[in-house]
Amino acid sequence: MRRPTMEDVAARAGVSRALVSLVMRGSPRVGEARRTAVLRAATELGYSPHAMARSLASATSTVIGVMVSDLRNAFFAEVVEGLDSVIMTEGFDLVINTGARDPSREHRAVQSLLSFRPAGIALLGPVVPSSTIADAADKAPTMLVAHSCALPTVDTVNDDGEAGSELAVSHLAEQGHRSIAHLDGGGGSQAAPRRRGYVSAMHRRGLQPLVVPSEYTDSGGARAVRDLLARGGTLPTAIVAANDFNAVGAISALEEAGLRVPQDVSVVGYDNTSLAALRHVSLTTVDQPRHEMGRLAAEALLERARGQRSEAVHQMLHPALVIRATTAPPPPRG
Amino acid sequence: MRRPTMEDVAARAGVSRALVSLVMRGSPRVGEARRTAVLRAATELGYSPHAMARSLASATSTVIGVMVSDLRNAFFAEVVEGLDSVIMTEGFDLVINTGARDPSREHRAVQSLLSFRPAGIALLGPVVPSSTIADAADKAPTMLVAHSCALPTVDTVNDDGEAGSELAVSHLAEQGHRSIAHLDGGGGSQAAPRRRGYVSAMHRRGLQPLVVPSEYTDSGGARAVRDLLARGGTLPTAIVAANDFNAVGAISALEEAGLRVPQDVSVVGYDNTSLAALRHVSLTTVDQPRHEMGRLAAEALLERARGQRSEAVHQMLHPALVIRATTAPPPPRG
DNA sequence: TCTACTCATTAGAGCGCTCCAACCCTGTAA
DNA sequence: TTACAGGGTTGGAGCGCTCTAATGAGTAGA
Repeated sequence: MRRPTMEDVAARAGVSRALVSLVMRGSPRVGEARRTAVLRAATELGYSPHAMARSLASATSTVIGVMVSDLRNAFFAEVVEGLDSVIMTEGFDLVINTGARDPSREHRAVQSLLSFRPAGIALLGPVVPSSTIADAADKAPTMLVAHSCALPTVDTVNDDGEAGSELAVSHLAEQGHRSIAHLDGGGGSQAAPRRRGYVSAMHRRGLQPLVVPSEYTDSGGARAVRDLLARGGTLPTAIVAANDFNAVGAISALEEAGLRVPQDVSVVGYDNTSLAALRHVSLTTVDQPRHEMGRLAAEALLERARGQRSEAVHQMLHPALVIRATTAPPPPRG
Repeated sequence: MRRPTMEDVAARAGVSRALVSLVMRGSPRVGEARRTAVLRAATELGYSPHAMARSLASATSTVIGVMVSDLRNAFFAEVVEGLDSVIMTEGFDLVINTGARDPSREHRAVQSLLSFRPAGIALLGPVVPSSTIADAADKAPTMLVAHSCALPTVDTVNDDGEAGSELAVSHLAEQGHRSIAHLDGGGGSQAAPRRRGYVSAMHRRGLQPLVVPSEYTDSGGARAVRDLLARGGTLPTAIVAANDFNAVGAISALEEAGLRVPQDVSVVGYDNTSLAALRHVSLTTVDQPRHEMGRLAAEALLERARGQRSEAVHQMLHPALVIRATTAPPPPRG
């Protein structure tokens, strides 16, 4: 399984190693005859350049390292696709890693990425301490996605969670809802801005905010609704859930309690996961431009890697509301 | 941003480069005094070994390349987690790549992985032509997950799709169902064995199989059920869907037609995705040991990489049925 | 005291590639 | 004819590391 080297190709084509190098890199100043001879020799031998040797010799890297905190989360998967689309066309290679939402494993994952001396790294929703981020940032251009950070050297790309909540509340208010509750995402990433956005959107309309502690899960959403029902009093006519999973859990708890969605209670999710699009669910939700986030992150990273920019840039993307079947005007007062 | 090299550490610690190398690799035959001196110098300089230079010099690689055909698919994400758990503890590095289910992009992705001269590569649900696989296999130990292949040099790990269908049919038959339809996954990966398993399970029980063309999507499942309804005649009392998405689509179409699940029709999914576990869905489904598949794939790959085995090994894992709320005995004949 | 042997340490070659400076052409101008 | 371009081509150094063989310092045995 010993693979051929440039030397082998050079020998077979009857040229020097340096010429093979030029051909492999597509240099324009190589005669046509030699070029084809080299190319033929290369395919005959099944040769392809050794990425590591190349990177070592040129002291440049085509590797962009990506640490994904949670691979199972479709949100990150789509951000990665966005990254990938840019990275690939620019001739870089993605090296993805995961830390499974565990700080020490994430730390190791980041170290492992850095050991490749990458052109840059992107951390998607990291849960590592900021010291790890700071450390990474002075070893390679560093980009944070779905995680804000005030370090002067790291770039960030985030969804504007406050604006997303504003969209949800605005939609519900237009439908005539005045009693709108928010199921809070707790310590989850982006939960804080979503909550802030909800509260200020309510205040702006002179409405009374109601934040119910919950979490980013199906069962968390169900539990929050049961808590709400147990309180007695009049139930809100609409709910702005922490995310889609949370919304789906809330819906099942509402239905179990004999309430219909959206006739009795409207529900808005957040994230527009594929779950929300299922006809069985058909959830009105806030869509984050995930692919776009990936693209922007990749572009910012490449700018840095090419030394075209040195100050940090913080991008905030605007979410959009996707209206489906879980929102409607509130029931007539009875 | 120039990072320190072994030379720098050696100079600072007052020893030779070779000694630093030994320390970094944890060699036992280094005196205690020098070892600590080297380690201190390394941390002071923020040194960490250059993975590529190391790999080049040692002609060995710690990279295990993984090409994931579809990152958004939670199935693969969990297989990757299984791989990762083994790979990491064995001191290897995962390099993940994606081809977005596009043959030519997957081909490029595989080439890119090979350019790192990895210790081995794993292709998860690849859609590349088998020539690409054959080519990869003679450049690095190659493992196929969720894709079978008769090449004498490649290992495979698969879920036993036939056994999964058998489990589903068996469960339904025990409940008393005799008219059980299968929504077929079409050209999707693993659709063929699932269909075969269904057909033979039906025959084994003297039941008449009914295969309805469909696909691995929500809308495909809904369409197949509408086709079924449009045929007239008696509807099957149970459905073995192609996968979970397909099952959920089927359920919504059934409900739209005024049929209740499971009172009128039982539905079994396949994959046990997180979707199936949602209380709102609560789908009876076939669970594949995804994490286990990843673990086994990693172990087999490392065996090969270490030269402990040279013949191909094909592993077939047994699925399990997860019974939830979408299956029940058929309605009494009326 | 000298040889034998062990063990920590080191110099130097080399992994596969890129880069630079030098080189060799052939063609054109003087 | 000689000089001079200027593009195609090449040897050699070097990227950061590992590995082998050799070095030197002890330590024990004769």
